[in-house]
Amino acid sequence: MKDIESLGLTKQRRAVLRAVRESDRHLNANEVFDDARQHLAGISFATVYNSLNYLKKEGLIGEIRFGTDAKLYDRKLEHHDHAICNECGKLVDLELPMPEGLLEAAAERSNFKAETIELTLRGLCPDCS
Amino acid sequence: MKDIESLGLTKQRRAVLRAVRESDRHLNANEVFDDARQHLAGISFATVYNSLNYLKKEGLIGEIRFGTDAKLYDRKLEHHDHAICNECGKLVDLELPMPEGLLEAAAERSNFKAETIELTLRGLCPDCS
DNA sequence: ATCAGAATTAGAATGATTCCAAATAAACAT
DNA sequence: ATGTTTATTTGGAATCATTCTAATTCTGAT
Repeated sequence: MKDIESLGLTKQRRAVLRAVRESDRHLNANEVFDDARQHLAGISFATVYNSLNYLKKEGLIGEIRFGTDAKLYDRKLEHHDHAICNECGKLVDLELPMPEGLLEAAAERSNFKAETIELTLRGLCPDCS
Repeated sequence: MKDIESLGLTKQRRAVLRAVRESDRHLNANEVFDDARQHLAGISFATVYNSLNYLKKEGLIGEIRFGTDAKLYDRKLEHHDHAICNECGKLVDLELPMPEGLLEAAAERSNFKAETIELTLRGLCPDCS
């Protein structure tokens, strides 16, 4: 991940980054587009996608993909887990302590070189239960 | 989940179920279609999708969705976890002991009514590392 | 046989995302 | 400053997975 200053972000990319950063929810590409448009009227859909991919590559935003068909973008970069509602599809962030030895156990059984382990709780959100 | 016998599966649905059951990999809808065609020449794409959704609803097959854009279907129904390769996208099943109290901790922090918790290891598969 | 409801079919439609080729803008050397 | 390369943006077309639709076929009960 590079220093944000050194990237010399274009105004389009700044508008996209701002949209993701200023939301406390997870946004999909369409929502990012709508928000970015309010600050930069002419920005195109293709550029929003390009920018999201670019910002993800540079480590400035996070990308999540489950539960729904569309990818969601997240201002949070640190490791965190998620809970998904089986009824309405709502996705919320979750801070969980990583159980001791879990990463190692998973790596060993899969023969994968582990990078991260994610936990996803599936159930019913407060509204749906 | 109903008794499989009592469902009176149509030959199309049996062909789809067979395709999923006889593979030791996770198949996407396209692969299921190809396989089902070999046993039931005229089956249509729409029916494969309908059948996959039906079989999933009845609890005869499992559905997973991450890492790639397409859903994957799985003969395994019992709870299990996954490992995904960050390089090539390969997805493998993983049996992990569920750490004591994790489900409860996650439910408590999210205020969700917990049903299941899934663990996903991300890293490099043996071929890519 | 007849009717109703369920399942299947082919193809059109949708939605998310990527690709493409042309237009702009920025960066860089002369 | 001027021309040249390089990166970025743009709009629209293309793609891919999936769902919808409307017509047809099958099944099973009367």
